[in-house]
Amino acid sequence: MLDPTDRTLKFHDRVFAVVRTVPAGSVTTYGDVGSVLGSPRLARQVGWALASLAPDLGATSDVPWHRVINARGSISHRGDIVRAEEQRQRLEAEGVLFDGNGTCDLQTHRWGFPDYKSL
DNA sequence: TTGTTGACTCCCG
DNA sequence: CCGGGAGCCAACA
Repeated sequence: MLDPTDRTLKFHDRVFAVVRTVPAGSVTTYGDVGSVLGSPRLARQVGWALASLAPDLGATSDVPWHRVINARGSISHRGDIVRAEEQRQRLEAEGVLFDGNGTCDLQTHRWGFPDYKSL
């Protein structure tokens, strides 16, 4: 598997490597992924990396892009409501519950990246 | 090299 | 809770 600390890799490859470690039933935030990669300020770049994956919708990769949500516990859809619906559907199928406002309980489902806690 | 962009986040009303 | 503004930084034209 890819090493997210390998700076020779393209940024989005490192993002994917980290996201792949999130198990079903758990979620993570853009800021958390950025933190693992070096800085919580990389949140926007994490979003950019996932946007480049969107056209495939995971068809050609095993990246669980739907498990990445924003720091408020809600889904970012960049104007594409259809994709947001699919994301929520996938998460609920894995056991991640959303309230009526479209937000999930980060306290319960947020992934702590135990594999990279030393970073 | 410079300027723009944006699946973000934090802070203030 | 909702909206606006500032800061952030890799990719791209």
